[in-house]
Amino acid sequence: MKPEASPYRSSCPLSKALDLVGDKWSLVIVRDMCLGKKRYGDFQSSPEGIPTNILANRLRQLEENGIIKKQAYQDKPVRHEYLLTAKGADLLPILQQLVLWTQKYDADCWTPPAGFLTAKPEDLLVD
Amino acid sequence: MKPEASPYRSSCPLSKALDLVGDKWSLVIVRDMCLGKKRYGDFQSSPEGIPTNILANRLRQLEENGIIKKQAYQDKPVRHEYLLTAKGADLLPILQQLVLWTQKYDADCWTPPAGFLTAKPEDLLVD
DNA sequence: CAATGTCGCTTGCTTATTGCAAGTGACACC
DNA sequence: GGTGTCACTTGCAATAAGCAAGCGACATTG
Repeated sequence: MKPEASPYRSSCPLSKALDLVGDKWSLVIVRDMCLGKKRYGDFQSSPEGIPTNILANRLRQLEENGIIKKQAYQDKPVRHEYLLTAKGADLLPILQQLVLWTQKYDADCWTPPAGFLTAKPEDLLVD
Repeated sequence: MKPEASPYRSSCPLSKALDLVGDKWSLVIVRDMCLGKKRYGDFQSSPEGIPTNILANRLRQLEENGIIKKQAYQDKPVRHEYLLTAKGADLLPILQQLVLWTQKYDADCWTPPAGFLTAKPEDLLVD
């Protein structure tokens, strides 16, 4: 058998991270989840206006990569909510650094909700 | 006159950061520059194997966004090297967090060069 | 109880971006 | 003059993004 081709460009920890969340939408979804959003419609209504097919695709990928988990919150019809795993919650420091960076170099941006910059990953877990 | 359409999806500091560096290659180039690489060929020879047209494109974008600057290091023929600006150097904490995140959840990745995780943005500036 | 509405997607199609390979211009070297 | 290097550019096929419309499972309304 031939060895399965790695989906990663290299084993550099930076490039591996970017292979998982290095696109324009994944971290926007994670941001929303850090802010307490859970449902498909919540993510759709964010100001960036993510296209619905891309949202569905990213939720699938994030779940495959262990960053979020999907669980039913009702039957009939079955509906799901999306929650951060520990791995997903640990993306928070990255989001915080990205926010700090933009704030330093671009005055024309919103101030994040109170507590966002001081929150810790464990605060995001429901347990 | 109609107001110029913003290139940003929103004024959220996170999404604005991703509008600039939210792709699979930009931060790989910044990583290389943090490691002392300066020239076109240096970036091409990184293990991820960036396609040459994308490299040229990203260097142009990074320069337009004030993250790197291009300066000649010789005439005849004119050749340039690429250096981080203060804004680019300040991406270092983001890279470090991305590295820490991968290291925490993926044992199968390289260890960054000594000092990478403890470096500070100001260490990267030549002046 | 048919009609309308909501939620969470999927499908089809167009456009934009990526990736690969080959080519080019300005030189240096032999 | 021929070959090589460096830093790109160009052409083209493959992949991904973005837009609009559709759809299935119900709840609600008249």
